[in-house]
Amino acid sequence: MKYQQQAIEKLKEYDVHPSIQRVMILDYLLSCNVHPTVDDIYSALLKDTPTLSRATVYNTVNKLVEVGLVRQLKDIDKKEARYDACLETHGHFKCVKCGKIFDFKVCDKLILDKKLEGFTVNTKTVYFQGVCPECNKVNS
Amino acid sequence: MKYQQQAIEKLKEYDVHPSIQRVMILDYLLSCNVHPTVDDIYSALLKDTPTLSRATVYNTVNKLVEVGLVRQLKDIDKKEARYDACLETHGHFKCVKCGKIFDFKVCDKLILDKKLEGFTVNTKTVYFQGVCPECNKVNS
DNA sequence: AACCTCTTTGGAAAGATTCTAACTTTAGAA
DNA sequence: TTCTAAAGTTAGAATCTTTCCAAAGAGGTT
Repeated sequence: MKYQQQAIEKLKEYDVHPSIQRVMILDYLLSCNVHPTVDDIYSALLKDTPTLSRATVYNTVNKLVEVGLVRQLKDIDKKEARYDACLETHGHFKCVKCGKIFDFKVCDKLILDKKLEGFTVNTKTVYFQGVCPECNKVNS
Repeated sequence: MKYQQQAIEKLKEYDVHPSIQRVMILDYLLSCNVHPTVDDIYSALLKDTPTLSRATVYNTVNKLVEVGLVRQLKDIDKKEARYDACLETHGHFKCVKCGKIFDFKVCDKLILDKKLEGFTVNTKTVYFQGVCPECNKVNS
C-alpha cells in the first residue's frame, strides 16, 4: 500500500468516493508498472481481501477510466484489457517475442495533423509492436 | 463488390487463397471506411450469402490480420474489435459524443523517441479520443 | 474419378464482461 | 446516536464475443 495516501487524494480530486476497494485498486495500479489485466488485479488483491468480487474490480476500473484517472489499453493484449494509471502522454511498445511492455515518451505536439483542427483531443494512445533489443540480440 | 478484383489480387499477393468468402470480406473492408466489427461484416454479407458462418468471418479477419492485409483495432470499441483494410500508417480519432471515427495522418518519423533505438517497430497504432468539430458546435 | 489439402460450416464451449437483486456501508439530517 | 436515502459491494446468473472442433465442401492434381 505504498501509494495509498496518493490514491485517496486522487480519488477525492476526481470526485470519486474513496472506498476501501477503490483505494486498494488504484493503489495497486499506481504501484505496478506492468499494466495489469482485471484478473491480475483481482488475483493480487484477493490475498489480502478474500471477500473481493470480480465485479467490483470491473466496476472500479470502469469508473476510474470514466473519470480519467486510468487508461484502458485493449490492443496490447489479444483478449483481456489492461489498465495503466500513468496519466502522462506516453506510448507503449510490446515485444512480440518476449511479450514485455515498454513505455516510451511521445512528443505529442508532433503527431498533430492539420486535419485535426477543430477537434478536442482528450486521450492519446500510441502503441507500437515489434521486437525489443534483447530479443533482437538473441536471434541474430 | 466494387473492390472485388483488387481484393483477389491482394489476396494472391499475400499468398492467401482467394476463396469466395475471403474475397467478399476483404472487398467489404476495402469498400467501407467505417472500420466495421465482425458482426457488422457478418450482418452485411449475410443478406447476399445466407449460408455464411460467423466462424468464417472470424477465421478470415484473423487470417487477414496475420498476413498483414488488415489491421485490428481494439481500443476503439469497448467490447468488439474493429477492422481496417487501409495499410498506410494513420491515426484514428473517435468522437466520444457521436461515436464517429475519423482517420488522420501521422507523420510517423516524428513519433520516435531516442529510447526506442535498437527496437524493431513493426506496427504503429495511434488512437485519439475526444470531441469532433460537429459535436463541438452543437454544445457551444 | 480418386485423392489430397485447404476452407467453410454450425454448434458447442470457453472466456471476458455486465447485469441483477440482495446486502452493506456511508454521509448527513434529525 | 439513530434514521434514511444514496452509493457501493457482492455472488452468481446472464450475455456477449471469440475460438474450437469435427464433419462436410471446394479446388486442384495425378
